[in-house]
Amino acid sequence: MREKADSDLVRRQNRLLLMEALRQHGAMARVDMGRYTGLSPASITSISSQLITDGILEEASAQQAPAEAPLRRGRPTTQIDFNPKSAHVVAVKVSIDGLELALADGRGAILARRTSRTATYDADPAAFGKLVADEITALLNKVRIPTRRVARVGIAVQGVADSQAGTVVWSPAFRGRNISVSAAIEELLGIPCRVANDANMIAEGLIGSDRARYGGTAAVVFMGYGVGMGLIINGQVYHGPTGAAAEFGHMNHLPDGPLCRCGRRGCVEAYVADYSLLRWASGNAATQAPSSNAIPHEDMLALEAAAARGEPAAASAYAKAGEALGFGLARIIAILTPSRIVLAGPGTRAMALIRPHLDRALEAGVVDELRRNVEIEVVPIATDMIIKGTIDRALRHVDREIFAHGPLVRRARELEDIA
Amino acid sequence: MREKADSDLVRRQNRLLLMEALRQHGAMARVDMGRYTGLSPASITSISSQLITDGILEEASAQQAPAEAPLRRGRPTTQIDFNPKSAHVVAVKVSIDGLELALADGRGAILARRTSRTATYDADPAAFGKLVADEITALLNKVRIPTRRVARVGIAVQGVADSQAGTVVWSPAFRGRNISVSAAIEELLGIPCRVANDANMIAEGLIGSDRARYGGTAAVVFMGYGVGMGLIINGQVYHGPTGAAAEFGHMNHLPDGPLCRCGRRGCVEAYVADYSLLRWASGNAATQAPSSNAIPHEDMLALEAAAARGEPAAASAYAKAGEALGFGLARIIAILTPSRIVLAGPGTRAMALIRPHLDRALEAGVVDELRRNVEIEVVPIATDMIIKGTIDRALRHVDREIFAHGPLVRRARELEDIA
DNA sequence: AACATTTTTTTGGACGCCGAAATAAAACAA
DNA sequence: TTGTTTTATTTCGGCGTCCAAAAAAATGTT
Repeated sequence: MREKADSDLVRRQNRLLLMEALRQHGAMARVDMGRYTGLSPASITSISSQLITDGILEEASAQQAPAEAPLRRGRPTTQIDFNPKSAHVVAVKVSIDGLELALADGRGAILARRTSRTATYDADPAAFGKLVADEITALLNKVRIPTRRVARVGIAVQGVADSQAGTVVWSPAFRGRNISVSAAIEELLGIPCRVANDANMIAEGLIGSDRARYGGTAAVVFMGYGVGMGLIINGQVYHGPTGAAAEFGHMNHLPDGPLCRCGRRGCVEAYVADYSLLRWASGNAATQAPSSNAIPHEDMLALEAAAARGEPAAASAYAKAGEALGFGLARIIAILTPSRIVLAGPGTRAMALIRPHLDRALEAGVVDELRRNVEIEVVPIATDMIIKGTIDRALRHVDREIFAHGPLVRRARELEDIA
Repeated sequence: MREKADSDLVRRQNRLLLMEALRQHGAMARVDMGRYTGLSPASITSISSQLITDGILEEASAQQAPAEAPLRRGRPTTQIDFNPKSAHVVAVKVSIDGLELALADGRGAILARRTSRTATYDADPAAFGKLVADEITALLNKVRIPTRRVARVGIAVQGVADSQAGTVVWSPAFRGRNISVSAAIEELLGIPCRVANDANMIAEGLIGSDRARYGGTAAVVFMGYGVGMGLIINGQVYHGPTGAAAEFGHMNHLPDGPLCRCGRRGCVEAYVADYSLLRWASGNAATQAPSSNAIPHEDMLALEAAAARGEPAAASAYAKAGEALGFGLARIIAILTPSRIVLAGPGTRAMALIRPHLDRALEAGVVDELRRNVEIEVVPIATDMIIKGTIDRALRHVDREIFAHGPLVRRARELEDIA
């Protein structure tokens, strides 16, 4: 309860309410909006017609809901949806071996993609921002969308992001630290830009795909080349004071455990990530330093096969991983009592091997009362979830920060009054 | 953004805004309220005069601000504050060896106290609610306040509370589980009642005492007969989906560690709580079951003295505690990156013995970048902080749920309209 | 063609905020 | 003492947004 309430707030809040309804349900008739938001028909008419004048929404042309409508009596509804041209957003995913970009329209539909293979690890920290900006320009040229039509850029990286400073504080994808990204994009392209953690973006994507399921309090674990976590608290992805995500991968499991990429010992990642599993299986986990290279997909498949076959070294690697994961989650449960834990990412392919050890550790690690209220689910992750989440987040931000305020005309008038 | 906005919301929000300003600053003049809330003088007049009519606020009589006012020019201000009679609240703190009660007026000033020694541990679970209700009645009789003048009861317990169900799910203070408390008080006395975790109430009290300092994201650790944690996230005390607190004390530190009162092994509490320290010092931690009795104050003082003297067994107990606490906090930092960690409670008396080991563990347990942004502070806890926090929380709840809505007259009119 | 039904728009009234002007209550100055 | 200045508070008229009720629109049914 910080903000003063006046008619301005009322307008913003209700515009946003209506836009959120549309984001979740897709196109709707005015009557449905009323039912959904609790606003009266009169208000819905007023608000929606303003949003249409502003170019944010549009009435659907006559080719919608063909067999769906059972030829009801009365005046037929007119569906309303976002105007695809209302705003565009760009999502960028940064990995060790390259960039992945996508351009989406105002409805979240992807218009164009672009992938570029660049060894980011040794990239010049000073030049990285420009590199991303150039890639965005190339993406836009593909479909001839002018830069000014893009309202926002979202960038997802592994590791610790500082979204306020717009930098990558530390990431396994880079050798350097505190790499500035947002600044270059805002200066070169003039588009507001936000850096975020990739696991947080998966969480964002899940909320967007099923709010009823993921809208409460949940922990989303990403397992693969690294281990990340997105925390959903009261329906919102948690970004700490600095904007960093939950660094579950670098939460300590055992003091003096195996070496992790972050330089500490015994992190969860040092048991669960791809490189850690290989290291355990090769038998020299205690001494071997983690590799900073991308790990070939085939190596992991081979390891899984070996463990499934019952080879002791491979099986024991997954046992260690399950135990570390289980105790790690037990600690999360003790602190936050989420009602749901989602395990996602390529690492979940081996879940059958991991699960028994995970369950045993959970049982040993947390009071029954707390454990019973948690539902653990494994999501066969769409690889695109990070991109989808980044787009969702960018669009919601545009809704809140730009569209909710009302047309420029009205805001301009306020400014004139001051002069 | 869930709630529809209309003039009703505007009124509630701004009434609340003004009340929150008063709760933080104490009595204020109308001008100051305007500055503080951002509302115009006209609105302040309107809102405050309604709150005064409602009996919630009152103008100060003429004996305020004696030497403080430097005899300024112009019309003098009239201070406004809560009407002490606007509502009363009762706070109850449950310990192993008894109950502690306090009655506060609408300004949060304590009018009466009462302590009763009851061995709660073996109390009849079915009768416990009635016992508390009787104690509350006795407290009210002391100052002849009728029951109906009490707007709310808050109950603080160690362990896991389910504030929605109004029960104590599990607590070291009770042998039984799922002990119902709220129901009896609401039925016998007719007062809304809320059960909460004691560490959460300390956090609540800290926020009330210095919002600038504790209003962001912080973890408050209570060390003593047990180990608890209150989590402040974005200025609000975090209550999980079920209303339980952060059970830091029962977060696992080491698999297969010493036995804890919760029945698991290796919990942080099994290293840090009073009984754990004694157990380590006596040398048989691995086998000895935790005691369920209250531990005499003198025993702890003796142990601290022995450790300070350098006796190896005692010193090593504090070393183990420091390490467990350090790794536990490192895990919290990795997940939530709080900007502040507060160590509080009687256990902090021995901080000089604990601190070096705590710091070493922190260094080993979390990436430098994250650790550097955390400020760790030790608060010589006012023993009353739990009571204060419980009162604060109850009053804020009354502000939000009752006072913000407006006078009964107005609400009654709405109801009539329906009929 | 008249009626029924459902959706959407229009109209008029209420509420709460705000700016500007008026009023109140003091200190200061002559 | 009386007027002037200063600061705090209240009053008044206007504005924006919501809502309920009535009207209009657009279609099916008889």
